[in-house]
Amino acid sequence: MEKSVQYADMLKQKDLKSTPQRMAMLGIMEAKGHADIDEIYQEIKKDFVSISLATVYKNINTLLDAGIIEEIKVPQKKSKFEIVKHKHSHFVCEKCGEVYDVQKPKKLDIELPEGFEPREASVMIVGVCKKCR
Amino acid sequence: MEKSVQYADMLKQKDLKSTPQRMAMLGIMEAKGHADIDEIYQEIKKDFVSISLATVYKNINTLLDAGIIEEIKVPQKKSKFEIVKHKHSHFVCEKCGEVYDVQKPKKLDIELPEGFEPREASVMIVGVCKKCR
DNA sequence: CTCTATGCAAAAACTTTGCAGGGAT
DNA sequence: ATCCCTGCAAAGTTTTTGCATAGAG
Repeated sequence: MEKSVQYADMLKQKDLKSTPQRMAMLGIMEAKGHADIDEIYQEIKKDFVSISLATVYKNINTLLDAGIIEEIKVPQKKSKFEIVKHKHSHFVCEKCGEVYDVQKPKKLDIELPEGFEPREASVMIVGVCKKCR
Repeated sequence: MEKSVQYADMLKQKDLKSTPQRMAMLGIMEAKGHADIDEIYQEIKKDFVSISLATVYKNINTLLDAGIIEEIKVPQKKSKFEIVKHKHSHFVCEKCGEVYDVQKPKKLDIELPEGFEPREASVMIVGVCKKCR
């Protein structure tokens, strides 16, 4: 199935309209893997010259609420957004700030005090990426 | 050794002055474990009525640069700051936003593509804390 | 005494909101 | 045709900066 059809379906499931701007934003996140607000805005302006930054913000929030994308908060850096996919971990390059997907650990052995209910865990590895070495 | 002496030493090592405001900020982070900017500001105002929010920001950045404190970016919530201590993981309550320290995993088996140099890993567990159940 | 840190005010950066018109279903 | 979405402008929020003075070493 084509990506654009998938996106349209995901949006429809949440009663959201498949506007060209939304499709473009999803396409950019798909292509880049991880993008911050400004990257999305700069990129989408190439096709939608008069798009408003406010629209980008509104759609990011709408897509977050719908669970179609998620925010990755990176220490000392701007947040990146990505399309929700099967669970994985993130590698953040401390030099260039790029985020990479890496496999998630098979098993996490952390003992929690009683009374604490884990729902999910995320692992972030900080280091230097191949390009920056 | 007393905490305040420890703080003074850490500051001196980085050629930073031990001002009452800095000592108070470190004391607040020590006491709370994890505090966000506003919590620190509200708390410190009790003792330093005329302290400026700008001073809090400046000191947070100074302490971050010195490696004395670190920032914990929490999904959907404001960043929290804590005094750097031995490595551990974080549990974030998705209801109240509170951050708790938990033991870190003994071993993290993630295979990175070659060329990627990990420096450190952080684990964040999201769930519901004891109080909020 | 020297030079950094503070407090204040202003500016910059970032994000949200209200509203009128346009476009997707 | 309806109602959501967009673009614009303005407002709100958060963070940084410049400068004069205070105060730590």
